[in-house]
Amino acid sequence: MIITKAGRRMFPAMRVKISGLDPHQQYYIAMDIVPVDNKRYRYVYHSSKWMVAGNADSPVPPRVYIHPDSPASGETWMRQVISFDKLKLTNNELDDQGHIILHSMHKYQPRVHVIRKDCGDDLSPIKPIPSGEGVKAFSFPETVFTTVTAYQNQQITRLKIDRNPFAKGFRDSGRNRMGLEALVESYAFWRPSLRTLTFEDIPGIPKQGDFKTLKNLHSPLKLSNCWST
Amino acid sequence: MIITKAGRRMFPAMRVKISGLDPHQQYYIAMDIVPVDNKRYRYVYHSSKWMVAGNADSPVPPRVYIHPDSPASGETWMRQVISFDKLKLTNNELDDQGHIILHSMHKYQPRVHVIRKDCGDDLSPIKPIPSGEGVKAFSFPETVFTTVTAYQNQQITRLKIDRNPFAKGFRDSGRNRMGLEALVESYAFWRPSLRTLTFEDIPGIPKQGDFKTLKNLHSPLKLSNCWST
DNA sequence: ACTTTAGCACCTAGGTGGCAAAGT
DNA sequence: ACTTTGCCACCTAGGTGCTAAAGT
Repeated sequence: MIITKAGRRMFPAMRVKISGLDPHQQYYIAMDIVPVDNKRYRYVYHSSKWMVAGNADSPVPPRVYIHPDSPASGETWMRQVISFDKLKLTNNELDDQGHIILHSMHKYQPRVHVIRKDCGDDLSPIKPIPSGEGVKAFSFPETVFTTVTAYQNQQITRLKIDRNPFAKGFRDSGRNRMGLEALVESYAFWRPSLRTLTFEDIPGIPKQGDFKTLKNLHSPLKLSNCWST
Repeated sequence: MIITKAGRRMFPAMRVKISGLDPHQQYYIAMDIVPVDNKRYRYVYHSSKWMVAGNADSPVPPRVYIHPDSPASGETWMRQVISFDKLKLTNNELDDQGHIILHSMHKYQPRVHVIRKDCGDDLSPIKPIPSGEGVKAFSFPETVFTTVTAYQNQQITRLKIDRNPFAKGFRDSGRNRMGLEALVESYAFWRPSLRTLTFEDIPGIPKQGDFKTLKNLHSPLKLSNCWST
């Protein structure tokens, strides 16, 4: 994921569906993001792999994203897909916007927390999530990601551009078109169709680096991750 | 105020500051809009006045705008200016977006409600606001307005365009400029400066019809209206 | 004759990756 | 040598009054 000083959304956003709550009980739902290991990484271009590049940087202030619909009844939470699309990541350790602070070039995993109202009334974006009975945490292995300040890998860039509506300007039908490749493609029938293969390869690339898969997970637990499209 | 089928914001938005709450008590804050009288109005162009045009239309479903920061502690409410700028008005009696339903060509007045949490837990956009101890209502005479589907009065239109950032495209420096008046104004020094007086008159026009004044009211009560600019 | 609607051009507000420059 | 920053064009999303046409 890209992180910036001003704060950047995750894409795709974490989306989750809950069942098994008490419909009449009030709950907070929150997300935090924890390190996967104690390492710092670098991307090795020639092998297209993330490699360990030393130990993790010193810890950053822990932050919590409280879902903006909180608090709400179990009934309300269960009726909707719960989206974390407004959550923002930053690399600014002095951030005062309540964004989640992460180190660049580290591996992280988001966690979803379901917190019974009476256990969460002192919940705060800048305090760690309480633990104990009445608080449950969920995470999904396929949502592990690596933080960057600029994409390391053209395949990831391509996925972002193809899927994120806000990046439509960079799609092939956008302005890159009529830049260079567009001309090549427009006149492709004039030449051996070799170059286009480069693009047709992309759907099958091994997933790496940034987010790992886009497929649904139907969890046997109470939460299911709606990571899709 | 303009009302439409899809819903239209009020402009300027109602803004309010509260004091005297219990800092540690939780409150909801809500707004509803009630008829000023039982009449329907029409605008008489030659006299520049709203005149009674019969009795009010039959009542519409009552709606409540619950301030999106609700519920929050007294401390939180008192620390900020509370703005109702996301509230929307509609003339669609079958509205299912939770907007406030009003009749066109009627006079209305917004009311602000401060509701102690334990009295407001069954608050709903489509239910009337509960009454009793723990619920207080405030309203400000200068915020009475008349609903329309199209402005009746060039002075009101002008105020809206001048003050609302979203209407910048209609300002004199916008595209009307270079239309007609702009040319006149550009060459004003070529002619007797008679026409410009028409514009200089505007700041002093008697307020009428739509919203009545823009000045601050510093209420002796616990709420003060921040209607300004 | 008066009121309402639907589509429009023109804005605000803010989310994208690209890219050259700066930082380390 | 590698990483980060700041600014940019290009988008999405949605709030304005205008206008011609439709409704009543």
